[in-house]
Amino acid sequence: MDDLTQSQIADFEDQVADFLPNHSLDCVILGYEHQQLKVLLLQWKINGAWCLPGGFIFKDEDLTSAAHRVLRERTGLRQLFLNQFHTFGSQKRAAHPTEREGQMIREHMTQLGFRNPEVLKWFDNRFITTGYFALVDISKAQPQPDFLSASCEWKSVDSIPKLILDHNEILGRALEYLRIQLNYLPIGLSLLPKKFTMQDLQKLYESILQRPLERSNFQRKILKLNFLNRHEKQMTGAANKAPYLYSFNEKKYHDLLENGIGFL
Amino acid sequence: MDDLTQSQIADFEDQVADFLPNHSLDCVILGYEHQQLKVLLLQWKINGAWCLPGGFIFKDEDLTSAAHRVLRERTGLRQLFLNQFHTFGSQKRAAHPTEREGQMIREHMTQLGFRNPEVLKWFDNRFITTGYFALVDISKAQPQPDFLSASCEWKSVDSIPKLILDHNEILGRALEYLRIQLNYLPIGLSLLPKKFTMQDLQKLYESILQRPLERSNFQRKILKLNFLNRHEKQMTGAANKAPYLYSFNEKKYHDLLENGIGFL
DNA sequence: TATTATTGTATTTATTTGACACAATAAAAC
DNA sequence: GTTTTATTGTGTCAAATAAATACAATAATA
Repeated sequence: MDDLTQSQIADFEDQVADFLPNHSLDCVILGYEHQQLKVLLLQWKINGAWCLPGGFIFKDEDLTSAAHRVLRERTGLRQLFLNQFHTFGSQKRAAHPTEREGQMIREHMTQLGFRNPEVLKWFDNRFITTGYFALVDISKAQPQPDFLSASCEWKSVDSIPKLILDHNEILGRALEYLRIQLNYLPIGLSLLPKKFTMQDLQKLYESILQRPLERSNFQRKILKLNFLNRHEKQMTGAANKAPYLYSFNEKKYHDLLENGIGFL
Repeated sequence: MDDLTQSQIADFEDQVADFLPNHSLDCVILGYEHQQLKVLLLQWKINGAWCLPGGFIFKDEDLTSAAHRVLRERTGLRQLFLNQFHTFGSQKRAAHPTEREGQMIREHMTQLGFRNPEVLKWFDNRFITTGYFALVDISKAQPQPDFLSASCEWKSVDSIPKLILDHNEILGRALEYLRIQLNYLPIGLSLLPKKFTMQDLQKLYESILQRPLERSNFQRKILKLNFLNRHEKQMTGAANKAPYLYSFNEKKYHDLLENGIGFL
């Protein structure tokens, strides 16, 4: 296991005193690749447990800024689409001290080199956590694990492992929110590369809605909304007609989203 | 000004030690009366300032339970429709100590009989607050002011006074959420009395959507959804045809809401 | 008994949707 | 070079939905 440097330890020990003691945030960072919706997960060094990327809020920091900071630390990305979706306040979220997960975190931190008892107790606090979700261009993100984690990876939402605490519930809520808010969120613009085919866009909608859409009707509806620019054809190398590439007319797209784009 | 009893003071002073120190909640409690959407507001004893009913969360209490407790304390109502809509985490929410509102609260509490300096400092804390909204049958609610307030009143959402802190923003967000979630919320069942006319239902929708709906088309659409029971006519005493009274078939209504009732 | 305002329902027209047809086409197979 | 293949862009057509309007029914009044 990688030990942390003394300065990493000192940094976190300093920060703990400046964090709000009972509030955290967790980010459901979604991307889209190989026609799959993916979420960024962390895997702990000590026992391989999976969790959502999260963090704490400095006493003099806006909750929103803290969410942007966590997103930046995990992906290197700034100024992205980031939306709060729910705050989880079950008193059972404080179950750490008496249960395996709490003991395990303290062992983990001890092994990493933490010695300050105040800091070792930190994760025993009850945290009310606010869930944020971000939609990012997966090709531009550079996943970075945090100090508790060995890795930071994109996982398909169709095959999510058991996550710590209530993180599976948090992720589930984020996906539900995404579906309900679908018509008001810049899904395509956030998740697809600059240029994409109509099939890319359709598969994205299908993976969010979890149901197939009829190809030619999808194309007709989308084109009628008139927020796409058509570009050159994409020669795919396959033995069939080549599709056009499209990009978003961002102004028209955002104007339409204000009142919701009707799909469902 | 009414002084509080010694036991009321002792109660709150005891409770403060058991509250989470940086989290609060505020309730946007909505009712419907005289064809107007109304919200329950409190008016402080000391200076007549208006605010949303709110409260704090006990260290061993679920956030949701705390919201139900506040709702019950202000309206006497239990087990109602209550939904979280947003958490407000601006660091400026902690501006109390240096600004007029903070000084004013301490003066207020001193005049009410509070002496414990820990308690007088309580409102200087930075609170991240979670907004809940409730939809209630206004005729069944019994508004009760809290210990800081002289009155607890229903105000039309069309004429909201200046509220303390960011409470106008919180209320605005709740109404926006209500509009966007309209098709998924039991608006009619929660806000109307057991029996109502089609006009009552239409006016309710119009006051939420803020736009007129065509009468006969509204009636046709609603009846086609088949979740209303028709009862006897209501003789209004006016020189025209008497409307039928309707009530909800609650099972069918809730089944439809799961997938959203299309209106907008 | 005629008048009035509102209600319940029907009609008419335009628009949207879902299902499917089909020619166009880029590359591979022959 | 011709045929085959899979996919794309567009068209069609019937069914469903929506918006605007018409109109008879009716409870109370004049």
